[in-house]
Amino acid sequence: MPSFDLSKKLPLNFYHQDLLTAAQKLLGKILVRKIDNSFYLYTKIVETEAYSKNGDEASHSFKGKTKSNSVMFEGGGKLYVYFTYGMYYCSNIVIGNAEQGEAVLIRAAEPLNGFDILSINRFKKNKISEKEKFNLTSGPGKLSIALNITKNENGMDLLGNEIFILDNDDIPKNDIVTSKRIGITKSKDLLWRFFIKNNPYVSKK
DNA sequence: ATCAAGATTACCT
DNA sequence: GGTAATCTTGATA
Repeated sequence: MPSFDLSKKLPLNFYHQDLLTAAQKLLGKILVRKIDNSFYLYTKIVETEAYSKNGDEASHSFKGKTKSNSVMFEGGGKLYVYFTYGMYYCSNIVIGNAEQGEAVLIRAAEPLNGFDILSINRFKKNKISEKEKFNLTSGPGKLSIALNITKNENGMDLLGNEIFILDNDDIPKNDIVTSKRIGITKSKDLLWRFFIKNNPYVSKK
């Protein structure tokens, strides 16, 4: 596993750039989750989707601020976690100014260490098959289970020390695939999904 | 008070 | 390909 420099944490201004630019620049960045007050889980973001209050009916923020989506209106640099389908949590990075109601859903990431921990969180066992390995974090609900992100983490400051993102080289444009977003019924033709070409941890082919 | 929808996943044929 | 599981929330009455 490569070594990581915790001082390369993305600064606040990263979270205050254009939404679709941020969704693409988040690809390849290192999502870090601190567990047991000491161990750092590292995953590389490989798939994202953008959501906005502006012109995007699929976004939780489209109809304005409510109790459940309020973190989307707290401004860039926060973690927005929502509960869906009665079973799953999904993790988002809030982008832009508070009134913009914008966020990037982290749909999938590539595990870089701590496979035993991820495996126990996901499958309740630490010995997993090759197939299960690629099923650890290859979807927004799965990723949140593996990283133990729940409603308790909603609203967390990404400039803090529990959950944060480290800078890493941008993915070359030719290696970023753009597509329609998954699992929505409104504004479904927007090409606001981005993923790293040929990465085996992307949620769908 | 009631109800349908939902930024998903696992399992089935 | 299809669908059940599972429950919170916002909308409507």
